[in-house]
Formats: sequence, C-alpha cells, structure tokens
Amino acid sequence: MTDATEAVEAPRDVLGDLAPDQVRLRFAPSPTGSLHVGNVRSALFNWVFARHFGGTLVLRIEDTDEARNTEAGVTSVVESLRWLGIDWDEGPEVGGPCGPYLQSERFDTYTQIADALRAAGKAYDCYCSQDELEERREIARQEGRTAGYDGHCRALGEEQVAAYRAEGRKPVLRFRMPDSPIVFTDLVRAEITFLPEHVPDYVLVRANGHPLYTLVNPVDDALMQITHVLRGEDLLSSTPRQIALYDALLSIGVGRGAPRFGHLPMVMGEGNKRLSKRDKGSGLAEYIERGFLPEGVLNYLALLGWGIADDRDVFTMAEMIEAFDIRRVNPNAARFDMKKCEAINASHVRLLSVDDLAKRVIPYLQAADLLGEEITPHERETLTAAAPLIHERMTTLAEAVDMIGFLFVTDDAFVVDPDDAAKLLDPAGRDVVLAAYDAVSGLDVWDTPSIEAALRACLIDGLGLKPRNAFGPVRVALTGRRISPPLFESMELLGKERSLTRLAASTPTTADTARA
RNA sequence: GGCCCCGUUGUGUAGUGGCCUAGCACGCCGCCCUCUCAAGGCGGUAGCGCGGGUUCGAAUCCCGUCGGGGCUACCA
Repeated sequence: MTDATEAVEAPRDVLGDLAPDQVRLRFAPSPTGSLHVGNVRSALFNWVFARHFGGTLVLRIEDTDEARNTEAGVTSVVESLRWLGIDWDEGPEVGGPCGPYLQSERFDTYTQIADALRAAGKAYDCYCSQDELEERREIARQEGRTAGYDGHCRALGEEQVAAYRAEGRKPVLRFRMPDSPIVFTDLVRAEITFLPEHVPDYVLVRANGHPLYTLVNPVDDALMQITHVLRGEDLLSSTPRQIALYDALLSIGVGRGAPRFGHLPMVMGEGNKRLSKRDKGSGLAEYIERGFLPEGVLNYLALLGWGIADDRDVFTMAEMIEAFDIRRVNPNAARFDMKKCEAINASHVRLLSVDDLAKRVIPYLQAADLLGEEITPHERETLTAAAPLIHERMTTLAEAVDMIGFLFVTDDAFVVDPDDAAKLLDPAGRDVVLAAYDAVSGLDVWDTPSIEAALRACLIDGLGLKPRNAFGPVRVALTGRRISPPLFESMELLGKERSLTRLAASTPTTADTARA
C-alpha cells in the first residue's frame, strides 16, 4: 500500500457533504404488539449512529394498517424504548418540527403527494384487476422472466380509460420506474446495481385510496429530511424502487433526494430461518420479564454484526457510541444465541454496584409476592446484605426470586423443594440437621464466623462428615433448595430465630425413629 | 423460476497476500479452587463450503460451482 498509484476501492462514504451533527436517522416501527428483537437491533444501530455524530434520531410510527390497535401499540413501543434507554429527539411525546409522527395522522399529505406524482407523470393509474395481474405474473414466471408488473397501463388512451371506468374498475396508483439502472453504495455492503427490467412498476396507493408503505415510507423520510437509513436486509430489494421514488419526489420539490442506506444483517432463529415472533426470545417483553438488563440486551444485539474489539465483547452503550462505525458492521446474517445473550447479560449484572443490584431486584421480588409495595427498613437491610451474595451468581434479575426468596418468605409459606428434600433430607440428613440445630442453638453471637465455626466444629470435626455432606442437608432445611447463596452468610441474614425454626422443622421425625 | 445479499470451529466474530501449523468470546468437556451453585484460574474440543486458477507464497485476489438467506402483494 505504499504505492500511491495502486487502485484502491473507494471507501464507503458515510457523511458525504454533511456536517456530522446534520445526520438525521429514524426508527420507524409499526405498532404491532411488543417490539421484536430485530426491530430493537435496528433501533439500536440508528440510535448509536445518530449519537456518534451528534445528530438527530426521529421516532416515527408506521401505523398505516388500520386493522391494528395503534393506541396500545404506540404506548408499547414508547415504553420499550424507554426501558432500553434509547431516546429520540423528535417523535411521539417529544414533538418536533416535522410532525405529526404518526402516519395515521398524515393521510392528507400522502394524498396530495400522490396526486402531484400523477400530475407530473411519475405515477399512473392502473386498472388491471388482481386476477389479470396474477395470471400474467404466472406466465412471466414460467417463462423465466421477472414476475412483476408488465407495464400494461403505462400509456392508456382516454378511450381505454373510459371503457375501464364504465366497467366499474377502480384504479391503483402505480409508480413509473425509470428505465436506467439504479446503483447505490450500501453502507455495510458495497456498490449494488439493479437493472431496470428487474424492478417493475409498483403500487403506491390502493384502489380504495389508502396509501401504501411503498409511498408513505419514502415520503416521510423525505419530508423529515432523513439522511441515513439503517434497516434490515429484508428491505434491500426494495431499495432501488425507493431510490427512484426519492428522485421523483425531488423533481416535484419534495425532499432532497435519496438518503444513504445501510442494510443490517438478518437475525436468524433456530434452523435457518429469520427469527420470527414464534421463536423463543424474539420479543422484548420476554427479556423484561426474565430480568435482563437493558444494557445487556443492547450489548448482545450489537454483537450481531458489530464488535468493539477483537478481544472484548462486553461494553457500555457510551463505549459503543464512541466507537461505532457503520462500515465495520458485518454483512453476514447472524444466528441468535440465547446462551451468549445470557452470558453477556450476566457480565453486565456483575458490572452493577451492589446497591444498584439490590434496587433493580426489588420489582422482581415484588412480582413474586416476596416483597410488598412498601419495603420495611429490615427488608431493605436484608436486601443490601444479600446483594453481594448473589451478584456473581445470577444471569438475570428474576433469578433473585429463587436465590434469596427464602430470606423474605414467611415461615408458614416456606416450602422445601420436594426433590431436594428427597435427596438430602433423608433420615441421615435429618440427623445432620438435628446436630446442626444443637450446634448453633446456644450461640450468643449470630454472625457468619461464629456460625461457621460452630457448624464445622460439630459436623466436620465432631461427626467426621465431609463438608459437602455436612452442609447439604442444612442448606436444604434453611433455604429450601440444594443450591443457594453461601450457607453461613445466609443463616446470619435469616436470623437466629428463623434459622432454628427451619432447622427444627427438618429434624428427625417419629417415623424416622420408628424405622430406626 | 427471476433478481439481490451472504459463506472462517456448534454460535458470534478477528483476519484486506507472508506476523495464521488461523486469534478472541460464548457453548461444550476436563482439572484447580470450594459448604452447594456461581465467579475466578488452567487446559482441551472444533473452522477458512467445494473446485480450478494467479503467485515464491492465499482464509485473504480471480473464475466457476455448491450452499444458505431475502425479495418477488392493492403487507410492512
């Protein structure tokens, strides 16, 4: 590379003539239920791109499909983004100069622009029926040609139009594709070329007058002066027709021409198909319920196509924003791996301070009825003391319920896991628990060192048990589970009285004695 | 069928002609530590889809081929 005359591939130009803070991106979901992780990933990359350059992120709701309940959907999108910590500069709740930001409130605009496009000859009325279209499509397919619109109505005479109208046919508005190749440089891929014979004329407005996504999406991007569009690769094939539309819009004085595009790799689920709503782990709601951290989810999603360094994969959003370069995004489709997602999340849990962890775990304990709305000082104290015990043991916040629930559950609601009891609280185990009871019942000082010393002296030194055999039964009796936070610390937190109560509940029964 | 995108261990990736007998992370397996589980430490498993070129030398360049995905609606 020392030879200046050597041909070098032109680098993908990210900004062009724009000043960095002039970049405008958007996240434009349709409000159909909970956000899909693929959408979250798109939101993340657009947000990070905008923040990296100090530009603007617009949130626009694409609710042109009137069949959906937009009211609840919009709320859900907004709440999801808030949870994630992804903020927007223009859009619902924050307003902005390009509103309204709900497409359902912009129909007049679309109608006007559709008319202008028709008047300028950029689009035309098409009277072909769906049956006719399908028939011709099928023939084209069989002949190995592009199976799109054949241009039948491109140049109808007045007579023909009158005849169609007399039949009662209602036209759709169809965009007239230019007959020259469309070439663009994708920000994550390279230069991509589409030949005109492969990109047929397409419908902008339905026969019933409703504008389609094909019209509405580019129109709003133009009107909202979007400079960069980062979206899924599934939309790559529709890019040439959209670019042609941006050009047409420009010619009638709308917008500034096509934005730059970057197509993000698909997120694949099990097998070799894209992650669908059916797949486990496809909806954001699931992550919230399970107690994933927003920073963990975002970090993992970022890893699907991007990395901060070759020897590190845990990072904060601030670090990602600082380091992000769309040209470094890998174009390969990536398979979603829940194990890795959990591992990344676990790393972020460990990055939390113990105070923060204690705070974040509260809603999950409340949801499990282990804590009430009001948290007593004692509960708060226990939580603070318990947090260090679990912060290196958990993958998701909701796991706190099983891990430290025994500290908060009332004694009469306390139950021992049946399987664990069967294994460890057999007659021999119960004898161990009895010995443990005797060992600690006389303790004056109830703290971890004293408890440990007493238990070891009695069970290990006294009875000659192996540690795991000695503490296993005690653990189950106290925490209800074979797996728990460290035993002695747990006992200290449980308190002497409650510890003894639980130990007593698991000491040898008359049945055991009879059997012996 | 047509068009477009993509192709490094099980998964995500690093790698832009020699530093690659291919690095990192997750997973998996084993060992150490240890009151359980984690965390941590150490070690192991496994990969350049295939075939031709170009070159002294290719995971890296070229051609072909195979494979996967996406799109192909009056959905978004």
